[in-house]
Amino acid sequence: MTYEKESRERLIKRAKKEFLEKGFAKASLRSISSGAGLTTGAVYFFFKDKDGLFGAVVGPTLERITAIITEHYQAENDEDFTTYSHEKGDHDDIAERLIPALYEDYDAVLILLEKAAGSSYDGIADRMIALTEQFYERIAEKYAAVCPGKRVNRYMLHWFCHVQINAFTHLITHVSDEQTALREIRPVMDMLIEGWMNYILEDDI
Amino acid sequence: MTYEKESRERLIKRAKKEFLEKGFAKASLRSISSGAGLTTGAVYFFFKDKDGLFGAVVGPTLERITAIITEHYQAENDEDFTTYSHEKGDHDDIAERLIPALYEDYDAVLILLEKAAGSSYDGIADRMIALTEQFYERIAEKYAAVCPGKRVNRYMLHWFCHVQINAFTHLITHVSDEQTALREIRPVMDMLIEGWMNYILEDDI
Amino acid sequence: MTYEKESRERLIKRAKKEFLEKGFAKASLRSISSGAGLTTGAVYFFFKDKDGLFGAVVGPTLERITAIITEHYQAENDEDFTTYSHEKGDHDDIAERLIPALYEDYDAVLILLEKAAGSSYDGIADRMIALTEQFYERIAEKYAAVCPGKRVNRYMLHWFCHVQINAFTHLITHVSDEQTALREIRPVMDMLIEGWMNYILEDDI
Amino acid sequence: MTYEKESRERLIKRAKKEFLEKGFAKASLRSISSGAGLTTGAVYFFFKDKDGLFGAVVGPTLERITAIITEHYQAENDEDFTTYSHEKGDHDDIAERLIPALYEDYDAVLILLEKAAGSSYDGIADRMIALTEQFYERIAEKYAAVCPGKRVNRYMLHWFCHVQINAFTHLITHVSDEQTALREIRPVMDMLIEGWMNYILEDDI
DNA sequence: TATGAATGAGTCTTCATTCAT
DNA sequence: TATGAATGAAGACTCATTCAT
Repeated sequence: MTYEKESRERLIKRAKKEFLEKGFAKASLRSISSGAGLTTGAVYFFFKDKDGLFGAVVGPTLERITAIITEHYQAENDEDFTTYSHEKGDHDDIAERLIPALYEDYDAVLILLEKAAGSSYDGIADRMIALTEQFYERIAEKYAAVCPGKRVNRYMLHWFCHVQINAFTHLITHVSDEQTALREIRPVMDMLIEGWMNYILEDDI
Repeated sequence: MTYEKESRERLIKRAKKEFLEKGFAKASLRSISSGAGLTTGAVYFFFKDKDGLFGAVVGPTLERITAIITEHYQAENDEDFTTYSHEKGDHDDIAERLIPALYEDYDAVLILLEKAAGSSYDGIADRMIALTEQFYERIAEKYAAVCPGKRVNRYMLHWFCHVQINAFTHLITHVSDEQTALREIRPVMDMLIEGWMNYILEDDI
Repeated sequence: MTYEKESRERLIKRAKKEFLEKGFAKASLRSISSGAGLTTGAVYFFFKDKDGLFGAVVGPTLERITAIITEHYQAENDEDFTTYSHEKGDHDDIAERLIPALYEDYDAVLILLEKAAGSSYDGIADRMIALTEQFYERIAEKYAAVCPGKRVNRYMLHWFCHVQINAFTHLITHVSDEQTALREIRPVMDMLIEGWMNYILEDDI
Repeated sequence: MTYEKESRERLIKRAKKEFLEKGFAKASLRSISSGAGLTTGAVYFFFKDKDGLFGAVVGPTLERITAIITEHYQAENDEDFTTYSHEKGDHDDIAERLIPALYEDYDAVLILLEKAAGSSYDGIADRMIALTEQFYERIAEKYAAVCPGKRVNRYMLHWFCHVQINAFTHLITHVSDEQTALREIRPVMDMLIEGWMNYILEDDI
């Protein structure tokens, strides 16, 4: 009876499918549980509630990704800015670490990014952006400090963070193959870095 | 007889408020109609259904914007590419035409971009992107034709369209004042044009 | 079609029956509405929610009763204590005003007193008692002031209020006929007044 | 093997807590059993069902109390009425026997009196009253027999039983300390006895 | 030109209970 | 001596939609 005890797993699997198709809000527990050969009540045996089930689908993936990003910016923050490089290809590492993580559970990431409305994971991309912005702010200020007559353009800074995160959500939304993704992201990153160097500061009148 | 129109208008006004606050899916017709001093039935007198009401809120604005974009790219497409310029500031015209259109009915645009989930207008940004992409494809091909050893990077092309549209949705989401918007968009456009010139083509191996 | 439009009334009637039989918490909206020849949704057309329906059953009656009691104690409070009498029969007025009010909607009172658990009307008897206590406190203090060597026994005071209110709930619970009620309550009131005069104060050691 | 009993005991302990807080109907077996470090199934191993568990919490206490009351009234009934005294203080014995019994398992009594709704122990106070009434009836008849021109006022008789039982439930509900309870009950009993002597009979027209 | 009434299918959630192991 | 899994029926509530008037 290998089939036994997998109920929880079957529930998560079905939920993933349903969330992907309909999004959190429109997904039906009835449909999920019956799809898993169980009743609604079973969901509440294994999970706290609908949101808890969503968390089971999406939580581990989110943790993995958050860890990578936090760690990355943490490291970048500790670095000495004078030795900080903004040449093309220098920042492939983050992409090369992030992309495998994103593609490890492709569907979960997609759900997290586009189907979480109504759940407690809603607006996760915005939270990512906010996280990114925190770190970039400090770096930008350091940069401005060594560029006389320049100051940080706050709007550009925020937009940059936005575009950067979006670059990844766009990638995962449009490229389902990890290898292709790793190749396609390169020019994107290059362009973003070049743009960052040239447009994050504005003239200090 | 002006009274006739008034109810319809009041309904639209209230609906706009409700859609903005709760999004299409979570908006309640009961709440909308009672907010307009009418009953649910009234909605079905004036509009086909919930989606029809949404269309009334958002449709005219969408048409105006679509027209501007279509027209703009149409013109660009007719242009002789050899005389086509990609210097900074050259493309301020589109921003300068689009932004007033976007800010003319600020709320409607916001709803269209972020609150349409569940309605037939869902994913409008993606449709805008698709529209944009059609035109950019031809231009990019012309560009490639005059650059020996180069070919169009399809992924970058698509991403560009994405970022370009997003630049506007980001703007409207974060800047509520039109004048500020006109100022903030400039470096964004500059950076995008520069990026376009340098990253839309890749080496043709 | 006299039958039309009575739906609301039918709903209230059925609800009254159901609340009486099962109490608020165990009453089922399904059962109530289907008993009225309607669907659950109909309940939500006419009332805010289950508690709202309960309020429709019980609210008017409660207001009537509260008004009588408040008014009575208000009057008693304004009276000069020296002329305040505690002879048997002197306080028949309150009973004679309250009992008709209680028997006007017998079932509603019963529900209010014994079947409100879980609703917002829960513990109404206790609230009545608290109300009563407020007024009695002042009177008892005045009484103590003119009785040297005596002080108010707080516990007895509270218990008295309790018994007094209970006298009425007991009455309505056990006597369904108003005329009988008016007769039976008399010795009860007499005994309570006599008790009040002799037991509300204790020796001030 | 002490371990065996322990689980059962833990279950009862937790159940007592839960019933006290939420009442029988709203108490959750899941919550009780998990609070006892066990699962729902365990409840059904030790007890027949939810009501059985309730009985285990409350039954022994109820039996103890019922025994005391029955015994007391039995004795009173056997007594010769002519020697039966109704002086103040004469009936302190029942209070002095009952109160310790009530306070021996304070929580259980509280649950029995106020949290049994929905269980088979619902309305236990009324059953107590009925029990009391049986005994009082006979005594009252004997009393009437020696008072020419008088007859038993049935309503007053019933009400008296009610008030008498309520005196104890009120006590336990408002006074958590046994010593205080023993003191506070005295004037209450005194008043009840005096009332009994004067109001239980009415003129026999 | 609307309303008021009502439906019906659906939502998530809770719970006592069962039973194989 | 329990557990863990699961059921099934019920709970309150929401809502877009319909339609006679």
